Amino acid sequence: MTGLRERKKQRTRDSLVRAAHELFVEKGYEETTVDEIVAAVDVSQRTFFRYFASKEEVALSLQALVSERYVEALSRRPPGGAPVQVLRSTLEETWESIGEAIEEVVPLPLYMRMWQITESTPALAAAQLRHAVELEERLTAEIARREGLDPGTDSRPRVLVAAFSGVMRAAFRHWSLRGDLTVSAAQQAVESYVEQLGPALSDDWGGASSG
Amino acid sequence: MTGLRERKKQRTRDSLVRAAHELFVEKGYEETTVDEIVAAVDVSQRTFFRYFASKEEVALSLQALVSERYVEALSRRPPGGAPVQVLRSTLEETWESIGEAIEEVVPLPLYMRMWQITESTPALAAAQLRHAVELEERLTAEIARREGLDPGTDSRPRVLVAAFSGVMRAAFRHWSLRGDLTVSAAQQAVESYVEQLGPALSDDWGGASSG
DNA sequence: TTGTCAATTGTCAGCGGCTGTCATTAGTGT
DNA sequence: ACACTAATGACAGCCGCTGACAATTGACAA
Repeated sequence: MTGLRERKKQRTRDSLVRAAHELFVEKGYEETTVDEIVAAVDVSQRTFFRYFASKEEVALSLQALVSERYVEALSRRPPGGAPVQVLRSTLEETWESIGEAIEEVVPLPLYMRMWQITESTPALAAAQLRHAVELEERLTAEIARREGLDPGTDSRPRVLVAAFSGVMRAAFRHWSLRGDLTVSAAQQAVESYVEQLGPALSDDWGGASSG
Repeated sequence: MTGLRERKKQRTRDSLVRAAHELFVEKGYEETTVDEIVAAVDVSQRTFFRYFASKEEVALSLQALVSERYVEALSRRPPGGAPVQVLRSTLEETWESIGEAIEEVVPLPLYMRMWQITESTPALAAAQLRHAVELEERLTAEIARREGLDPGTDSRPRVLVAAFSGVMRAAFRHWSLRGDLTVSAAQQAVESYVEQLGPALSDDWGGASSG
């Protein structure tokens, strides 16, 4: 296993993430000072900025973990199947393991209340979106690889991922701001949105609701 | 017409936007300080922050103008037509008038080089994305209104706009980072991406390229 | 024209995020 | 036990941004 030094670093990092999340949820992101976070963990401010490039980065560190897991799961999937469906089923597959990974750092309910704060804090929402774009790049590359396409000449992977991600973000946003904060509610929101991707793009919206 | 006071304010604001754009393009966004911008226009730093809530806001002030025009154009469009097509044709319709509006503040080539900087500067890219989300909200509301739907119960407008916006952003990004910086090249990039929205979501990608 | 009022601007002080630098502390391998 | 290196702390300082108050400047009526 790893040495004491490494373990200690991991513990410090996790403590910072946890303390930050607790403070953010308790008193809001902007109202929380880096000094307060480091006071809670009893390290210097300088140490904080050695672990995280910015205050935003702590707030989004768990989202980064989630993205990481999703990309890994996608790249491990066997070839075959329509690209849209692969994106969908990879998602269905990973909910649980991702939840477990998060709980190793902070309790799941805390993470979910943090989602709300992220969505409603402009600076955080912006940073999150930027990360989402980086994620899109990786997903695009992965889809292209699976289909044996060159993303430079064939833009279908990029377009698909852009559309899919856009819809996913809308679903998460809807969930975090108006749904109940459970995993299954999030799952449901995402699924119902993705299912409407096709109908929404069709030329005939008819009269019937699809909400 | 308006009084001298108002005209003076407008001039100050435009000068700040223009000086900022020139400096950003010349030496980069992060490398430019607000003090340098205000020095170029000869106003106090405090005045700058009375016109713009943040340094980011000057950098994105022209994008805000563009969004404004697009929403207006959309809301002025007569009813009828498939929602996707309405979004597309509104775009085609507005290229020119938007270009003219921009040129009243800064030369078009300067604006376009600024696009590049925006895309390649993380902080700006993030802020731009946040504005894009706000724009999506307005477009969603507008589409729902046109179709006589309640966005609370029918999520098709939201899903459509999310997908459309995602693809548009991907197109602009592609253009600004790899295309030539002309209006027509931007138009072309957007059109070719949007055209592939349908095919990209289809279950059969076949073998033929569509790039 | 002059005087009054309100809007705009400048000055100054100060907070909070973030970084460079250098001394200090604390694991690691011999 | 001893050197070596990685991690931390302490300190100074830049920059974005804000509140408060005084000074300036356009608007409008007497």
